[in-house]
Amino acid sequence: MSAMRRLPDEPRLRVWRALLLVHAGVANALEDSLQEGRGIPLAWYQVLVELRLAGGALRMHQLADVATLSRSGTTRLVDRIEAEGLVARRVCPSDRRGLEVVLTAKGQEVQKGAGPLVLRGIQEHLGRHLTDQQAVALAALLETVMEAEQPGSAAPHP
Amino acid sequence: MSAMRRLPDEPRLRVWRALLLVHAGVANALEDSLQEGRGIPLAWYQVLVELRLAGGALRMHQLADVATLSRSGTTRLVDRIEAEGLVARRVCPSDRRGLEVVLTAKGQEVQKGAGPLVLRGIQEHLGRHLTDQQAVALAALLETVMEAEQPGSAAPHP
DNA sequence: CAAGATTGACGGCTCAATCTTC
DNA sequence: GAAGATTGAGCCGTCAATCTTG
Repeated sequence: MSAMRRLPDEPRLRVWRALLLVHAGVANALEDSLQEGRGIPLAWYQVLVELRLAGGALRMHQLADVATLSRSGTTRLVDRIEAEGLVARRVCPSDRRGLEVVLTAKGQEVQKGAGPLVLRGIQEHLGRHLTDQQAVALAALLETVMEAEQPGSAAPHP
Repeated sequence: MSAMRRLPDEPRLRVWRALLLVHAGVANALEDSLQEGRGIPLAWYQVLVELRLAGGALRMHQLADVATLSRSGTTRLVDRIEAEGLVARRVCPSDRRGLEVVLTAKGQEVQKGAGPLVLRGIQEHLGRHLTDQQAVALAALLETVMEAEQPGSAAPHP
Protein backbone atom coordinates (compact mmCIF):
# COMPACT_ATOMS: atom_id res chain seq x y z
CA MET A 1 0.00 0.00 0.00
CA SER A 2 1.34 3.40 -0.91
CA ALA A 3 -1.02 5.98 0.56
CA MET A 4 -0.46 5.11 4.19
CA ARG A 5 -1.47 8.01 6.37
CA ARG A 6 -0.91 8.35 10.07
CA LEU A 7 -3.71 9.06 12.48
CA PRO A 8 -3.33 11.06 15.68
CA ASP A 9 -2.97 8.87 18.77
CA GLU A 10 -4.33 11.44 21.18
CA PRO A 11 -7.98 10.49 21.83
CA ARG A 12 -9.17 14.10 21.83
CA LEU A 13 -7.57 14.74 18.46
CA ARG A 14 -9.15 11.55 17.16
CA VAL A 15 -12.52 12.77 18.43
CA TRP A 16 -12.20 16.06 16.59
CA ARG A 17 -11.02 14.48 13.37
CA ALA A 18 -13.78 11.89 13.34
CA LEU A 19 -16.35 14.50 14.32
CA LEU A 20 -15.38 16.61 11.30
CA LEU A 21 -15.69 13.77 8.84
CA VAL A 22 -18.91 12.30 10.24
CA HIS A 23 -20.53 15.73 10.37
CA ALA A 24 -19.57 16.50 6.80
CA GLY A 25 -20.78 13.14 5.56
CA VAL A 26 -24.18 13.23 7.22
CA ALA A 27 -24.74 16.91 6.45
CA ASN A 28 -24.02 16.39 2.76
CA ALA A 29 -26.27 13.35 2.62
CA LEU A 30 -29.17 15.16 4.29
CA GLU A 31 -28.61 18.18 2.08
CA ASP A 32 -28.91 16.08 -1.07
CA SER A 33 -31.85 14.07 0.23
CA LEU A 34 -33.86 17.15 1.21
CA GLN A 35 -32.99 19.04 -1.93
CA GLU A 36 -34.06 16.17 -4.14
CA GLY A 37 -37.08 15.09 -2.12
CA ARG A 38 -38.60 18.39 -1.04
CA GLY A 39 -36.61 21.03 -2.87
CA ILE A 40 -35.37 22.72 0.29
CA PRO A 41 -31.86 23.06 1.79
CA LEU A 42 -30.98 21.48 5.12
CA ALA A 43 -30.75 24.92 6.73
CA TRP A 44 -34.42 25.55 5.94
CA TYR A 45 -35.46 22.28 7.51
CA GLN A 46 -33.46 23.06 10.62
CA VAL A 47 -35.25 26.38 10.97
CA LEU A 48 -38.63 24.71 10.59
CA VAL A 49 -37.71 22.09 13.20
CA GLU A 50 -36.43 24.67 15.68
CA LEU A 51 -39.62 26.66 15.29
CA ARG A 52 -41.72 23.58 15.93
CA LEU A 53 -39.62 22.56 18.94
CA ALA A 54 -40.06 26.08 20.30
CA GLY A 55 -43.81 25.79 19.98
CA GLY A 56 -44.24 27.60 16.67
CA ALA A 57 -42.43 30.92 17.06
CA LEU A 58 -38.98 32.36 17.85
CA ARG A 59 -37.42 35.81 17.91
CA MET A 60 -34.83 36.48 15.22
CA HIS A 61 -31.90 36.45 17.61
CA GLN A 62 -33.09 33.26 19.28
CA LEU A 63 -33.30 31.62 15.89
CA ALA A 64 -29.77 32.85 15.16
CA ASP A 65 -28.56 31.15 18.34
CA VAL A 66 -30.10 27.74 17.74
CA ALA A 67 -29.13 27.80 14.07
CA THR A 68 -25.55 28.81 14.99
CA LEU A 69 -25.76 31.65 12.49
CA SER A 70 -25.03 35.37 12.64
CA ARG A 71 -27.83 37.88 13.00
CA SER A 72 -27.47 39.09 9.46
CA GLY A 73 -27.23 35.57 8.14
CA THR A 74 -30.49 34.79 9.91
CA THR A 75 -32.14 37.83 8.39
CA ARG A 76 -31.26 36.70 4.88
CA LEU A 77 -32.15 33.06 5.55
CA VAL A 78 -35.58 34.00 6.90
CA ASP A 79 -36.02 36.31 3.89
CA ARG A 80 -35.72 33.36 1.56
CA ILE A 81 -37.88 30.98 3.60
CA GLU A 82 -40.53 33.65 3.99
CA ALA A 83 -40.52 34.30 0.25
CA GLU A 84 -41.56 30.65 -0.18
CA GLY A 85 -44.31 31.07 2.39
CA LEU A 86 -43.00 28.56 4.94
CA VAL A 87 -42.63 31.13 7.72
CA ALA A 88 -43.87 34.65 8.40
CA ARG A 89 -42.59 37.63 10.36
CA ARG A 90 -44.81 39.17 13.05
CA VAL A 91 -44.01 42.21 15.14
CA CYS A 92 -43.38 41.17 18.72
CA PRO A 93 -46.26 42.36 20.88
CA SER A 94 -44.19 42.97 24.03
CA ASP A 95 -41.21 44.65 22.35
CA ARG A 96 -41.77 46.57 19.16
CA ARG A 97 -38.08 46.39 18.25
CA GLY A 98 -38.25 42.64 17.86
CA LEU A 99 -39.78 40.30 15.32
CA GLU A 100 -41.23 36.87 15.77
CA VAL A 101 -40.75 34.24 13.13
CA VAL A 102 -43.76 31.95 13.00
CA LEU A 103 -44.42 28.70 11.18
CA THR A 104 -47.12 28.95 8.52
CA ALA A 105 -49.45 26.09 7.72
CA LYS A 106 -47.41 25.41 4.62
CA GLY A 107 -44.26 25.43 6.72
CA GLN A 108 -45.67 22.86 9.11
CA GLU A 109 -46.69 20.73 6.19
CA VAL A 110 -43.26 20.85 4.59
CA GLN A 111 -41.60 20.09 7.92
CA LYS A 112 -43.81 17.08 8.52
CA GLY A 113 -43.21 15.84 5.01
CA ALA A 114 -39.47 16.25 5.25
CA GLY A 115 -39.14 14.62 8.65
CA PRO A 116 -39.09 11.02 7.41
CA LEU A 117 -36.46 11.87 4.80
CA VAL A 118 -34.19 13.31 7.46
CA LEU A 119 -34.79 10.37 9.78
CA ARG A 120 -33.96 7.96 7.01
CA GLY A 121 -30.81 9.87 6.07
CA ILE A 122 -29.60 9.91 9.65
CA GLN A 123 -30.31 6.22 10.01
CA GLU A 124 -28.61 5.43 6.70
CA HIS A 125 -25.42 7.40 7.28
CA LEU A 126 -25.13 7.34 11.05
CA GLY A 127 -27.50 5.14 13.01
CA ARG A 128 -27.12 2.10 10.82
CA HIS A 129 -23.53 1.63 11.93
CA LEU A 130 -24.35 1.65 15.64
CA THR A 131 -26.18 -0.73 17.94
CA ASP A 132 -28.97 0.78 20.01
CA GLN A 133 -26.69 0.68 23.00
CA GLN A 134 -23.89 2.44 21.12
CA ALA A 135 -26.27 5.12 19.86
CA VAL A 136 -27.42 5.88 23.38
CA ALA A 137 -23.83 6.02 24.61
CA LEU A 138 -22.77 8.31 21.75
CA ALA A 139 -25.72 10.62 22.34
CA ALA A 140 -24.93 10.82 26.04
CA LEU A 141 -21.25 11.63 25.43
CA LEU A 142 -21.96 14.33 22.86
CA GLU A 143 -24.66 15.82 25.06
CA THR A 144 -22.20 15.95 27.93
CA VAL A 145 -19.99 18.21 25.85
CA MET A 146 -22.93 20.15 24.43
CA GLU A 147 -24.39 20.89 27.84
CA ALA A 148 -21.03 21.94 29.24
CA GLU A 149 -20.43 24.34 26.34
CA GLN A 150 -23.95 25.66 25.88
CA PRO A 151 -25.67 25.70 29.25
CA GLY A 152 -29.36 26.33 28.81
CA SER A 153 -29.43 25.09 25.24
CA ALA A 154 -32.15 22.81 26.52
CA ALA A 155 -32.90 20.58 29.45
CA PRO A 156 -31.35 17.10 29.00
CA HIS A 157 -34.56 15.16 29.45
CA PRO A 158 -37.71 17.11 30.25
CA MET B 1 -38.73 29.19 33.15
CA SER B 2 -40.39 30.23 29.94
CA ALA B 3 -38.20 28.99 27.09
CA MET B 4 -38.73 25.28 27.61
CA ARG B 5 -37.80 23.38 24.50
CA ARG B 6 -38.31 19.70 23.82
CA LEU B 7 -35.50 17.41 22.78
CA PRO B 8 -35.94 14.41 20.50
CA ASP B 9 -36.12 11.12 22.37
CA GLU B 10 -34.79 8.98 19.59
CA PRO B 11 -31.09 8.37 20.33
CA ARG B 12 -30.01 8.73 16.71
CA LEU B 13 -31.75 12.09 16.43
CA ARG B 14 -30.10 13.16 19.67
CA VAL B 15 -26.74 12.11 18.24
CA TRP B 16 -27.21 14.23 15.14
CA ARG B 17 -28.46 17.25 17.03
CA ALA B 18 -25.60 17.16 19.53
CA LEU B 19 -23.10 16.50 16.76
CA LEU B 20 -24.24 19.64 14.96
CA LEU B 21 -23.91 21.87 18.00
CA VAL B 22 -20.60 20.46 19.23
CA HIS B 23 -19.11 20.69 15.75
CA ALA B 24 -20.20 24.28 15.33
CA GLY B 25 -18.92 25.26 18.75
CA VAL B 26 -15.48 23.74 18.39
CA ALA B 27 -15.08 24.85 14.79
CA ASN B 28 -15.91 28.46 15.66
CA ALA B 29 -13.55 28.42 18.62
CA LEU B 30 -10.68 27.02 16.57
CA GLU B 31 -11.43 29.47 13.78
CA ASP B 32 -11.16 32.43 16.15
CA SER B 33 -8.10 31.09 17.94
CA LEU B 34 -6.18 30.45 14.72
CA GLN B 35 -7.22 33.71 13.14
CA GLU B 36 -6.13 35.69 16.15
CA GLY B 37 -3.01 33.71 16.96
CA ARG B 38 -1.58 32.97 13.51
CA GLY B 39 -3.72 34.95 11.12
CA ILE B 40 -4.92 31.90 9.21
CA PRO B 41 -8.38 30.30 8.83
CA LEU B 42 -9.07 26.81 10.15
CA ALA B 43 -9.36 25.49 6.59
CA TRP B 44 -5.75 26.49 5.92
CA TYR B 45 -4.54 24.68 9.01
CA GLN B 46 -6.45 21.58 8.02
CA VAL B 47 -4.77 21.58 4.62
CA LEU B 48 -1.34 21.96 6.21
CA VAL B 49 -2.06 19.10 8.61
CA GLU B 50 -3.34 16.81 5.89
CA LEU B 51 -0.24 17.49 3.83
CA ARG B 52 2.00 16.69 6.76
CA LEU B 53 0.05 13.52 7.58
CA ALA B 54 0.41 12.48 3.95
CA GLY B 55 4.15 12.95 4.13
CA GLY B 56 4.40 16.40 2.60
CA ALA B 57 2.47 16.22 -0.67
CA LEU B 58 -0.99 15.40 -2.05
CA ARG B 59 -2.67 15.58 -5.43
CA MET B 60 -5.38 18.20 -5.78
CA HIS B 61 -8.22 15.68 -5.88
CA GLN B 62 -6.83 13.80 -2.87
CA LEU B 63 -6.71 17.04 -0.96
CA ALA B 64 -10.30 17.73 -1.99
CA ASP B 65 -11.32 14.36 -0.54
CA VAL B 66 -9.67 14.72 2.85
CA ALA B 67 -10.80 18.34 3.15
CA THR B 68 -14.38 17.35 2.18
CA LEU B 69 -14.35 20.09 -0.42
CA SER B 70 -15.23 20.25 -4.11
CA ARG B 71 -12.50 20.23 -6.75
CA SER B 72 -13.04 23.84 -7.63
CA GLY B 73 -13.20 24.86 -4.00
CA THR B 74 -9.87 23.15 -3.48
CA THR B 75 -8.39 25.00 -6.44
CA ARG B 76 -9.34 28.37 -4.97
CA LEU B 77 -8.32 27.41 -1.44
CA VAL B 78 -4.88 26.30 -2.61
CA ASP B 79 -4.66 29.50 -4.66
CA ARG B 80 -4.94 31.56 -1.49
CA ILE B 81 -2.61 29.42 0.62
CA GLU B 82 -0.05 29.36 -2.18
CA ALA B 83 -0.24 33.14 -2.48
CA GLU B 84 0.93 33.31 1.14
CA GLY B 85 3.76 30.91 0.39
CA LEU B 86 2.64 28.10 2.71
CA VAL B 87 2.28 25.53 -0.08
CA ALA B 88 3.43 25.23 -3.68
CA ARG B 89 2.10 23.46 -6.77
CA ARG B 90 4.36 21.02 -8.61
CA VAL B 91 3.54 19.15 -11.81
CA CYS B 92 3.10 15.48 -11.04
CA PRO B 93 6.03 13.52 -12.54
CA SER B 94 4.05 10.35 -13.32
CA ASP B 95 0.95 12.05 -14.75
CA ARG B 96 1.31 15.41 -16.39
CA ARG B 97 -2.41 16.14 -16.00
CA GLY B 98 -2.12 16.24 -12.24
CA LEU B 99 -0.60 18.64 -9.76
CA GLU B 100 1.01 17.95 -6.43
CA VAL B 101 0.50 20.36 -3.59
CA VAL B 102 3.61 20.40 -1.39
CA LEU B 103 4.32 21.96 1.98
CA THR B 104 6.89 24.76 1.86
CA ALA B 105 9.31 25.40 4.71
CA LYS B 106 7.16 28.34 5.73
CA GLY B 107 4.09 26.13 5.62
CA GLN B 108 5.69 23.58 7.92
CA GLU B 109 6.67 26.34 10.27
CA VAL B 110 3.17 27.79 10.41
CA GLN B 111 1.68 24.35 10.91
CA LYS B 112 4.04 23.57 13.78
CA GLY B 113 3.34 26.94 15.37
CA ALA B 114 -0.41 26.58 15.05
CA GLY B 115 -0.52 23.02 16.39
CA PRO B 116 -0.50 23.94 20.08
CA LEU B 117 -3.26 26.51 19.56
CA VAL B 118 -5.47 23.90 17.97
CA LEU B 119 -4.69 21.35 20.66
CA ARG B 120 -5.51 23.86 23.34
CA GLY B 121 -8.76 24.85 21.63
CA ILE B 122 -9.85 21.22 21.29
CA GLN B 123 -8.99 20.58 24.92
CA GLU B 124 -10.78 23.72 26.06
CA HIS B 125 -14.02 23.21 24.15
CA LEU B 126 -14.17 19.44 23.88
CA GLY B 127 -11.65 17.38 25.82
CA ARG B 128 -12.00 19.27 29.07
CA HIS B 129 -15.54 18.01 29.53
CA LEU B 130 -14.61 14.34 29.15
CA THR B 131 -12.63 11.91 31.27
CA ASP B 132 -9.82 10.08 29.48
CA GLN B 133 -12.01 7.02 29.39
CA GLN B 134 -14.92 8.94 27.90
CA ALA B 135 -12.68 10.52 25.27
CA VAL B 136 -11.45 7.11 24.17
CA ALA B 137 -15.00 5.79 24.03
CA LEU B 138 -16.23 8.79 22.04
CA ALA B 139 -13.34 8.52 19.59
CA ALA B 140 -14.02 4.83 19.09
CA LEU B 141 -17.74 5.37 18.46
CA LEU B 142 -17.21 8.19 15.97
CA GLU B 143 -14.49 6.23 14.20
CA THR B 144 -16.86 3.29 13.90
CA VAL B 145 -19.22 5.49 11.89
CA MET B 146 -16.39 7.18 10.01
CA GLU B 147 -14.84 3.90 8.92
CA ALA B 148 -18.18 2.50 7.85
CA GLU B 149 -18.98 5.56 5.73
CA GLN B 150 -15.52 6.25 4.35
CA PRO B 151 -13.71 2.96 3.91
CA GLY B 152 -10.05 3.56 3.18
CA SER B 153 -10.03 6.99 4.76
CA ALA B 154 -7.21 5.60 6.85
CA ALA B 155 -6.35 2.54 8.86
CA PRO B 156 -7.75 2.74 12.40
CA HIS B 157 -4.46 2.16 14.20
CA PRO B 158 -1.36 1.62 12.08
C1' DC C 1 -13.61 10.05 -24.68
C1' DA C 2 -12.30 9.87 -19.44
C1' DA C 3 -9.71 12.10 -15.75
C1' DG C 4 -7.40 16.17 -13.55
C1' DA C 5 -7.67 20.77 -12.76
C1' DT C 6 -9.22 25.47 -13.55
C1' DT C 7 -12.50 29.41 -14.65
C1' DG C 8 -17.01 32.16 -14.72
C1' DA C 9 -21.34 32.87 -12.77
C1' DC C 10 -23.74 32.81 -8.76
C1' DG C 11 -25.61 31.68 -3.89
C1' DG C 12 -25.02 32.22 0.98
C1' DC C 13 -22.60 33.88 5.00
C1' DT C 14 -20.04 37.40 7.82
C1' DC C 15 -18.42 42.02 9.30
C1' DA C 16 -19.27 46.81 9.92
C1' DA C 17 -22.43 50.44 9.58
C1' DT C 18 -27.26 51.98 9.95
C1' DC C 19 -32.01 52.53 11.51
C1' DT C 20 -35.57 51.95 14.99
C1' DT C 21 -37.24 51.27 19.52
C1' DC C 22 -36.44 50.60 24.52
C1' DG D 1 -26.94 54.87 24.84
C1' DA D 2 -27.94 49.74 24.27
C1' DA D 3 -30.54 46.04 21.98
C1' DG D 4 -33.02 44.11 17.86
C1' DA D 5 -32.93 43.75 13.18
C1' DT D 6 -31.55 45.00 8.54
C1' DT D 7 -28.42 46.56 4.61
C1' DG D 8 -24.01 46.95 1.71
C1' DA D 9 -19.56 45.18 0.70
C1' DG D 10 -16.74 41.40 0.37
C1' DC D 11 -15.12 36.50 1.08
C1' DC D 12 -15.68 31.70 0.23
C1' DG D 13 -17.94 27.83 -1.53
C1' DT D 14 -20.52 25.22 -5.37
C1' DC D 15 -22.15 23.98 -10.18
C1' DA D 16 -21.48 23.85 -15.06
C1' DA D 17 -18.49 24.57 -18.76
C1' DT D 18 -13.70 24.50 -20.45
C1' DC D 19 -8.96 23.22 -21.34
C1' DT D 20 -5.25 19.76 -21.19
C1' DT D 21 -3.33 15.26 -20.96
C1' DG D 22 -3.79 10.04 -20.77
